[in-house]
Amino acid sequence: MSIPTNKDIQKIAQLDLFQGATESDISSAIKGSLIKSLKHRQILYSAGDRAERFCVVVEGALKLIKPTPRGDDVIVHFATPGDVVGGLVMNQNNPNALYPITAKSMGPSVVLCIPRTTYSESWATNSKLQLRMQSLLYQRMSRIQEEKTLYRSPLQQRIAALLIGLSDKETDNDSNILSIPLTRQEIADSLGVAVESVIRVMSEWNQAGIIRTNEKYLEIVNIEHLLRLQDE
Amino acid sequence: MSIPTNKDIQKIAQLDLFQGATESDISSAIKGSLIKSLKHRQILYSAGDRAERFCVVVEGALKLIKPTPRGDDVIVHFATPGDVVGGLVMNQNNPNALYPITAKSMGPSVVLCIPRTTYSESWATNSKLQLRMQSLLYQRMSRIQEEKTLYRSPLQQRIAALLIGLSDKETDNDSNILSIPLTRQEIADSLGVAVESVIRVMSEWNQAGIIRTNEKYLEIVNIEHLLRLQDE
DNA sequence: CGCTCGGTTGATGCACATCAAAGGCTGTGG
DNA sequence: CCACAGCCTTTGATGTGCATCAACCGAGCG
Repeated sequence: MSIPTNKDIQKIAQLDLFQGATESDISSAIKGSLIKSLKHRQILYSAGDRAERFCVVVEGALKLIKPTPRGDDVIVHFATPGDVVGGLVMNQNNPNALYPITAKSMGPSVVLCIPRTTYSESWATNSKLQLRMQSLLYQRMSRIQEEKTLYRSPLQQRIAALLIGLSDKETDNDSNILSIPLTRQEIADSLGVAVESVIRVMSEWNQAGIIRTNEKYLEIVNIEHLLRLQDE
Repeated sequence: MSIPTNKDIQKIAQLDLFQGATESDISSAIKGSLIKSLKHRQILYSAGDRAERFCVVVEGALKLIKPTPRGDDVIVHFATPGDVVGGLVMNQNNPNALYPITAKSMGPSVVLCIPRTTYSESWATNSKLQLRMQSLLYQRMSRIQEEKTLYRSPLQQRIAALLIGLSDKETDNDSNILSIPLTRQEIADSLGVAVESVIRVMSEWNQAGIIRTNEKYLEIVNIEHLLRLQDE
């Protein structure tokens, strides 16, 4: 936890979230907020914690997870730079509201933590920010719905759709390397299936040269093949 | 399509959505809007239509559906009185934005259709309305996530959770009769499973006296049993 | 009075879960 | 610096929950 440096603020100002905002807009929007660096697998907040702040992802990636009755988790969303996490719960007027889900870092990440009071003072009344937030929500909602549509489809199709959806937004350049260090376990948790099933599909793709995975990266070599799989 | 009568407006003012709003708030929020009565299975708007208006459900119920690659639909949400449909897409600045999903009436319904221009004039700047909208969104999001959590659970558990979730909000009085005329097909579409599977589960419940269904209603007789099923 | 819609039942098969066992890699602490 | 633990991946054997297909019935409706 540290006070944002000028360099931090520069980086923050470049996020989509704040495009078109003036300097003073930004400084009031992030009033009282702190920069937090997270290690791999570190938890930002847990389901059930008091929701006293919300966060903007600056670097890296987080997964929003929800524990199931049985031990395994379900991944509800992958948050990448510019995403807001814990923002919806700020709208509940109740200051004792609890986070409904857990946010966990995937690889090293940096987030900006903004106190709830700043939310009600600056965000709730700034219609431009509200608009951006809703736009993020819209995307998130669309993706979940999209995923629900594929529920009955064969697993290959669902994995293909997930990878394509992520590569649309989350590739660094145009090389189709996912900027998220995505494990097969995480794909499984995101789709709600068993790890082994995911592995069986992806190993095949790996051998066929459709994707390429090492410890850190997941590269989509032949995206046409996945696209064909996706909509058939 | 007709201009709202005083009686309509009274009914509208009583929806949760407008609680705490003054009369003038309401009249500017529904400026230029029209009342539309829908018959059973009538479509309010289809995915791909130009989103020129959004709607508030006044009476009855709608299902928001998304067609899948194969013929069958997926139900994304059940909208009941007070719910806003087509609202998220209003935030996209693009006036040519298209509805991403289809809204279809379940039984006879009444909705209030509000033009997009009124949205940008009154809703986007009224933080109280924004708050209510976000609260609706929050609920919708929570439910979808909740459902995703149960993905790997046995079908009985998932149906139980769905019925309980609906009965929480949508029962007329405390008699646990769902106010939505819910068919087994719709339950199946909502959970993304086959009709026959739903029927096999519910027929059993019917015979065991846990639920009671006739053509129009679905009554939960023994809710404890469903609750027990849900969280085991 | 045929037609569509909702519900039901049974037979069969498959896609995926589950269980088990093992190897590589990373970080950590003695 | 080595040992150990935890995480990620892999592969195979076995089982099962649910999909699929097919056929049928009753009720409402134009």
